[in-house]
Amino acid sequence: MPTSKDVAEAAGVAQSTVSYVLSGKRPISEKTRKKVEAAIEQLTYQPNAGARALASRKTRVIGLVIPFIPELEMASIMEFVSVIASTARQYDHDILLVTEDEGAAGLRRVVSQQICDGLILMQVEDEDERLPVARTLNVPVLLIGIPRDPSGLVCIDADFEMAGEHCVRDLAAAGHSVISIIDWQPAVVNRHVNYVDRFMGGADAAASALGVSVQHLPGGPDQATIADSVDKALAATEGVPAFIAPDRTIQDILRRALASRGLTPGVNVSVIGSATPTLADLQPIPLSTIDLRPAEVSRRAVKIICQLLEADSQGPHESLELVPTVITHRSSTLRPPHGA
Amino acid sequence: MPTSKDVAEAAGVAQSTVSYVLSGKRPISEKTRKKVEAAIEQLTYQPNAGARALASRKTRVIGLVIPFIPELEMASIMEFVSVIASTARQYDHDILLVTEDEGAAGLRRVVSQQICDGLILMQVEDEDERLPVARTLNVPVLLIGIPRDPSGLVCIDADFEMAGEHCVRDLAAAGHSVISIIDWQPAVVNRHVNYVDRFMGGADAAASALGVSVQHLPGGPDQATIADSVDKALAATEGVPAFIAPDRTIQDILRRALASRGLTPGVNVSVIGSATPTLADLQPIPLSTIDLRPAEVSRRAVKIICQLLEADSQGPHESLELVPTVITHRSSTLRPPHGA
DNA sequence: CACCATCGTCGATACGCATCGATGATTCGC
DNA sequence: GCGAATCATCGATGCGTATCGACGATGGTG
Repeated sequence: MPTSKDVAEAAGVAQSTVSYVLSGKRPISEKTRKKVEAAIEQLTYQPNAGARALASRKTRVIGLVIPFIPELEMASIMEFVSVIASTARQYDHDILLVTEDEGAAGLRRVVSQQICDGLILMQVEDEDERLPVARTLNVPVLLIGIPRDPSGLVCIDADFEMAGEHCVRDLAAAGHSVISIIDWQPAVVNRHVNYVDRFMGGADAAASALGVSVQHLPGGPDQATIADSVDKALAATEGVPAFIAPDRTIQDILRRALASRGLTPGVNVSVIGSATPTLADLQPIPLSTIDLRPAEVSRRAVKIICQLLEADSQGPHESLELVPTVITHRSSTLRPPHGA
Repeated sequence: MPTSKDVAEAAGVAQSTVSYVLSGKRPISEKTRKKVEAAIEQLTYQPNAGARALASRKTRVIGLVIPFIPELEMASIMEFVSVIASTARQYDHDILLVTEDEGAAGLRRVVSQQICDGLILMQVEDEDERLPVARTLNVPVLLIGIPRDPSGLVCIDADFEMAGEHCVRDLAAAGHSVISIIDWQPAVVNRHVNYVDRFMGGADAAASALGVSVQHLPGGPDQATIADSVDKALAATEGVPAFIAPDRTIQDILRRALASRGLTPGVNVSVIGSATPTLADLQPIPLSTIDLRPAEVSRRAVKIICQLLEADSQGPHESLELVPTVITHRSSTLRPPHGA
């Protein structure tokens, strides 16, 4: 493995000059720069990360704390991970996986050992045990999700309130006066992630503003419960029933429950689910969706933390960013009476 | 951040003594060890990863190269990732994410910069573009999957051949004489991952040994094709039809196709799919499965590469490990005539 | 033409740890 | 009870980079 000293010798300059060529922190003449760059090329020199970290006190690595909860939709988590990793590379950073099973101690470890310059925490709960630790770490921490008390923390999340509002608003516009929301499955609700409340709050607000009624029904834990929820919804509805099912993991079950009752989405029932555009189109009946935009949330998360790293900020920053959600009509919802 | 020098001062010993207490590479008296450990505790000392890497030439980080291919079942990839990360921690290592979009250059980067001591490549294809690079890297590389030419490489994978054999053998034992295998979806087949061939090979071998016939049918790209495959299978079958569907992403579609033709798994049709036990039980009709044991593959993968790292092996190792698959009868297959 | 900025480069040092050789303190054998 | 072997610890050095102060060269000014 060549070192910057080797490069310096090959180019006939001092090691420090090589370093300055690379960092651009001091002016270098065109001639010298060319020589150095040629030597770098020829030796296929790559700076040693350990030495760089030791000298600069920056590792250019971000720790990503991932939840591995069977009930969550792992495919969706994976989308976060994927986009976070690619985006980090665009900012010339790498991603280190920090597993949840190490608990809060894991955060302290990777920071104290200076393996990471900062952290991204996914799937933050209302009273997350990682937060007290996160607040005391002297590195930037970015939360995906919003805890009950976000003071002193930097958070980003999809705008679930907007999502709830839009779902109700659009179903109301399509002529539905009673709208049934199938809750997230109990495993999610019991985790106390407040996006559930935010979504429901938005839906309720929109409902009372528009004079329609919304009922909340349990989303599990089993198929019988969901089937029961559907029956309750139908009993409480006059006219064409409407369902909102923001939890992806139960959409299949809902679909089957409706089918077995003779209900066809887009014909005699409206259904809004949550999915990425690609997945939505793959459904037997293309699903009208509320897109919670995991990719966009991920991109912004990385951007924010990289800015914090850049700024080398000491003071306890605090911010909260909500990513607008997008509602898309496909074939599973009734069309509004007039084209709007 | 305290350093080992701070610890040494607090304990009244030399810095090198602290280092030896930590590594155990030289004998230390009980008394001194106690003092040092107390100082470590009190200062909450954690060794600096950069300095450690620089001095020892070991980062204790393993690069994990993940595919982000929409067609793959991301939930299953996530299971690999999760288990790999946890297992790595058991060996006191961390996992760095290397995204596929950096291509083979990414591998070279993390190794030349000495961010990683070794690599795990997931989802290895027959003629994987990463292999030529992998062979020239002077660090241990572990492949999950088997390329066409595994010479000079260390590979591990589920025993797909055994999986194919077992599926056919068990369906034959249940009395089926014609067995239809729905292929992986074209996106997977076109990637030229040879587990498809290995699975089919095992199935064919078992079929000819047992005197039953096996037909292969396309698994996509769309629902119409799969429905068509089902019809072809039914047309070619006398008696109770039997399906093997190793690709998880198409199982839903298959289930619907069968249902709409009046076929109920376990009653008048047999279906073997691929899923973890938990998921299989969640199906409307608990699915008989072939478990490809991603968790076990992951654990062994980490174990192998950690052993290679330990050994600090220079010579081009080469090995190939197959993890036995497990077939489990639930309710979607007919029972064999006699209780076995 | 002497003087002073500015520019470009160099040498030296620090970062925190692992490791090697050396040294003082013990213990053992005879 | 003296040399040899063993044990526990120390001091010094190197790992490869970033960065600071210094210094020679260059160019502009009066």
